[in-house]
Amino acid sequence: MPELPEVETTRRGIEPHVVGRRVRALLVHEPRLRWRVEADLPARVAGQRVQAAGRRAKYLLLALERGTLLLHLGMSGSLRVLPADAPRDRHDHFDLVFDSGELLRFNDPRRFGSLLFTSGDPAAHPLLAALAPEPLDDSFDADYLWRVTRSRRVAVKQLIMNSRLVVGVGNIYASEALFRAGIRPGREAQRLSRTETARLVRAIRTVLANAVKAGGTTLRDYVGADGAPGYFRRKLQVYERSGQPCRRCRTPIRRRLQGQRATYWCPECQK
DNA sequence: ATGGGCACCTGGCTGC
DNA sequence: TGCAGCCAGGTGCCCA
Repeated sequence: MPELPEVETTRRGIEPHVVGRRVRALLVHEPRLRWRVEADLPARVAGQRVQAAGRRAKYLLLALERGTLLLHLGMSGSLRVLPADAPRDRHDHFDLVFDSGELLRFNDPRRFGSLLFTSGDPAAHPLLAALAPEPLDDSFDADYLWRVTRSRRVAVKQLIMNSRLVVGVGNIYASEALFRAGIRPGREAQRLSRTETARLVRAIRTVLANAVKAGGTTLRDYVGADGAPGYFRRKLQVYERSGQPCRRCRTPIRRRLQGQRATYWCPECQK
């Protein structure tokens, strides 16, 4: 589900409720997530104060006094801040209970999400070490995208969804960014011109930033930390709009599968 | 090195 | 109404 804007929206939503709070308990109701939650994790984090709520790509990083919790929302996960006595329902898999009387609750029907812990530098964690630069940082620029697209024959849509090359862009925003850049999703990455890579970088940054401003995109189950949906859905230009008229030129939006994922584009606006 | 396909899991919707 | 089949905001891993 969640791509960078949804994870960032979640981060901003939880930050004021968790930073400075002490972990009273970690209650694991269902350890069978993407990776099994380690049995000794509750004992390791109990009593520690949260020092920061960060994000790297689609991972949330809760910095504790001794170590960092790495959370991933997978396809269907969400985190909410709730009163400590809020009743649990199906697919609520763990609670991080704070001394404030609130808790951070993870719900994830498909259980593709994860809860991991590292005592060292989180950036050196195997899952984070090889990630590409943050798309909203200055290091993600036209030069960078130009360089990594050379000698790559994959379709550009698949390339921008590869987290070793570009981070934070998932299935929705890949189609949206390519629409904004005027580039067809099936184009071979290495055949993009210099101008096109520059346009694509700008499009990715703009789409992600605008989606963050709107609180992300809610298609099905995504909610922010306060339970509110994201409002970027109404700004979607192509995603899940196949057959509907392009908002720019009225040509029907097309859909096809690319690497087993649905791709949407306007055959007129994108070349 | 690169890229393709599969796996992990549940639930909602479609069509017979 | 029931059920099979398909689809869904991700991504690590195995193989060619």
